[in-house]
Amino acid sequence: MKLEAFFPYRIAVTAEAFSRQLVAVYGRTHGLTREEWRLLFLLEDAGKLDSLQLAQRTSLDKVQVSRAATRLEAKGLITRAVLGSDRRLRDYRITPAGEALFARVFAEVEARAKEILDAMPPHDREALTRGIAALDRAIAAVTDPETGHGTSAAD
Amino acid sequence: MKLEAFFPYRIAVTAEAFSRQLVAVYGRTHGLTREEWRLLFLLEDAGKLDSLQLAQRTSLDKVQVSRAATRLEAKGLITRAVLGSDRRLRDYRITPAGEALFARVFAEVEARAKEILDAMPPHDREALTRGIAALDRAIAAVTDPETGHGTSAAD
DNA sequence: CAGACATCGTTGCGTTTGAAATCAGGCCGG
DNA sequence: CCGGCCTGATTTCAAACGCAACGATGTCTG
Repeated sequence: MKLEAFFPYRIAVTAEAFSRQLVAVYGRTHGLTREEWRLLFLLEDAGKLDSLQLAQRTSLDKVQVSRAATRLEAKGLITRAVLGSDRRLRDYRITPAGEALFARVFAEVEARAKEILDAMPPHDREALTRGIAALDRAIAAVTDPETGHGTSAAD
Repeated sequence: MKLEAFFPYRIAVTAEAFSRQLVAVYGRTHGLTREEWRLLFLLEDAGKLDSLQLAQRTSLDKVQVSRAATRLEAKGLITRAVLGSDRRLRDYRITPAGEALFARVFAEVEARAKEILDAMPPHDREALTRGIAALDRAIAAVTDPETGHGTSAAD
């Protein structure tokens, strides 16, 4: 069998290539790692989050969150404080500087993504959306016949 | 914007989850890294390859190939020799042991992939195949309006 | 109320990774 | 044939990671 024809290979390679295009924007150009980018993204949307909410909404594990948060805090993009109600948890907030950076980077990332997706025939684009959603469901169904959560984390 | 709704995030997460299912087979169960798996895959198909051919057929960079090959050689799964005609290049060959291992692992990986893909409605599966192919073309078109190669590397 | 047990976040440590430097071989103009 | 210059493979170095251990906190049960 040819490697190039093996479907799992194809999807992995293509997804990686797509991801790389966006990493080039937020990473190379703005110095954010993928985890930092995702964390900022979540916080921009929510304003503030405690670690439980955060864990539910990312596929990042505790160590990744901890380290990414340390770096973001050092850069002044987020704030981290112990949560009063349960001192094991943390209360994450995005700072104005973080919001400003995110706004800029997001615009660029979205533009890049749109540029690529717009190069696809509309029908194919719909097919991709549909196919990805179905694959996500299939993985969830096969790995865990009840919980229903797909694994999760991305760009 | 919600991170979970951002399409680039969705595709990256889903592709990663799918890949993880297969890595669990060849990696956790058989001790191969992704690069080693891909190299073996290529060599199983081709029997032998020199580094130029290999470079054309993978998205692995030189460093990854070099390291994966070192490990595979140490395990006795492939052979590596300087190529007589151009001593900068290497001549990679799969050993009988490598073929035997690959045959076993491939069967398992394929079965796992099939299990997941079979959990998708046929129409969605076609949509996914079509969408991925189109995305690959779009990336190639946008990043490099002529060469035509998508970036590449996968499971 | 005390101790066992569970949950989080962080830290240490060995490994992996990626980018740049280095090494080795080949090519070409003089 | 000799020196630059190119290409390919490997090594090096620092950053990032994964996993297991740890410390701190909460909870539950007797």
